[in-house]
Amino acid sequence: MGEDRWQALSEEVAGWPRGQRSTFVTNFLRDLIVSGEIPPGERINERILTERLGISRTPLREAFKILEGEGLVSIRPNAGATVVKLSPEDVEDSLEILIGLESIGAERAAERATPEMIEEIAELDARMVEAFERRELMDYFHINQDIHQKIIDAAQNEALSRVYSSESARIRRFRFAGNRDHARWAQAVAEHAQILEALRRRQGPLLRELLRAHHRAGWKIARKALESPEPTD
Amino acid sequence: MGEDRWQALSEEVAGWPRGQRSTFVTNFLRDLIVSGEIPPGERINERILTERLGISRTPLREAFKILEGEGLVSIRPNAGATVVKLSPEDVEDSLEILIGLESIGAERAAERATPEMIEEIAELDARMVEAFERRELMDYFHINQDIHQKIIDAAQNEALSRVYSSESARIRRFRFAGNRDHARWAQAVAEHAQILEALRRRQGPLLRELLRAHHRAGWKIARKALESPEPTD
DNA sequence: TTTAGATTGATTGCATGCAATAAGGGAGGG
DNA sequence: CCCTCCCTTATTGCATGCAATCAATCTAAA
Repeated sequence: MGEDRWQALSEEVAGWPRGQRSTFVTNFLRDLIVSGEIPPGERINERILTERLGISRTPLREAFKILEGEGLVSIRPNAGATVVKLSPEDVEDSLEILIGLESIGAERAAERATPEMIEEIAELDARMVEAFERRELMDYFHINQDIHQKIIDAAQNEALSRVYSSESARIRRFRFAGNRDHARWAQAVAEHAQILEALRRRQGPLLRELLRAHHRAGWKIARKALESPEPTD
Repeated sequence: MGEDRWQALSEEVAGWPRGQRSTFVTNFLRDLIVSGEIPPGERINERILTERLGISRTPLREAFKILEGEGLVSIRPNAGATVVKLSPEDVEDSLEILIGLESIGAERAAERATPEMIEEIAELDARMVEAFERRELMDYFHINQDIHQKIIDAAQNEALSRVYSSESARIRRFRFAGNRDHARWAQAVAEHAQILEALRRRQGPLLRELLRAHHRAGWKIARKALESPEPTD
């Protein structure tokens, strides 16, 4: 279960500054969960993790509470923290929320985005196209996430950014499957070009609809991929 | 700062079962914050609270982390937890999200709500009308919150219920001001009758628009009330 | 053989102690 | 008189210890 990765980071964590240990552990654990390295349903043992990370149980338990709030783990009294299992229906539920949030964000972003913000997104888009051409799926995926978050951020609604980021992380790993299909991947890149164009022209309603269609199409493929047996990580 | 209330609850908390202390403290603190009993910007002293509540600092600090995730407090390293200050713009931002979430919820609720759920909401509505006729603003307000949450719950989207509940709590106390205006209060009751009717007839789009208008009108009054000096609590 | 009960080991929940840090106040210099 | 620096004290961040609880294994009886 990726114990190597835990080991690799122990010294780094040990030197982490006072006052941010729980924050760091939270980010670290979130990565392990959303990447699937700790599989859904698995119980997270406090002692093992604290030994691996070289910290005490206190900040780790604080991290559990934060992740519980994000819907990533579930804590049962006296039975510890387990990684939440999400069914395709759960993912679809979250996706429905994400689409709704992006609809709000799209219209506001079209109104409020500064030229600098749009330029930043354009640069990300260019880098994403490069990643696509090099067939670097992982790079592509991360830049893609970044673009969507940046569009939301451009709406300049702090609460929206916070909620979107949290819900997005929750189902991140499930949406990854959406790009395994090469035809869909190419299509997604093309859609992103349209999305950028709509943002540049500040066409809010168009942007909203493009994003909505983009997500629905991606999920349609991802869902199919998830329902057929998954290749092991 | 409502220290009486803290004192009043200390024995209750002390007897709280193992495994739920941090949960209870979280709910307790959230109430104090959303009700405004701990004013925005105020630093929350760990020692004082633990003494009042008869618990140790560990579960209290876990509660801080949870509330930070909900956007209710802000934790700065070595400087403790302070209640987040929200400007009218912040509230409006959150309200925009809430309206978006309710729009999603409304359409789904119209499709998926069971007759029992609708009946439950109808009963709440009846109780709310009673509270209105008795001019019991606090009762009214709580039942009102309950109705909106139950409509969301009727959409049977767990993630939606979670996010909505959290965002709703964040700005609860600001929306309270919306009902100080008596004409608006009466209007709100009438709107709720329409909302219930639309749900009963499962008219999703209508329900969505009614809710949207309902919130916007309420906020318009609340905002005006908040911008004029507030009577002290 | 199966199952109920007891017992032991592991694990969690919480309280507490210690070190690090920040806030506040006083002394000294400008 | 004000500003700056240092020192004291309060407070936080984290590690650790203890008690409660759970889980797994073993025993014994049906």
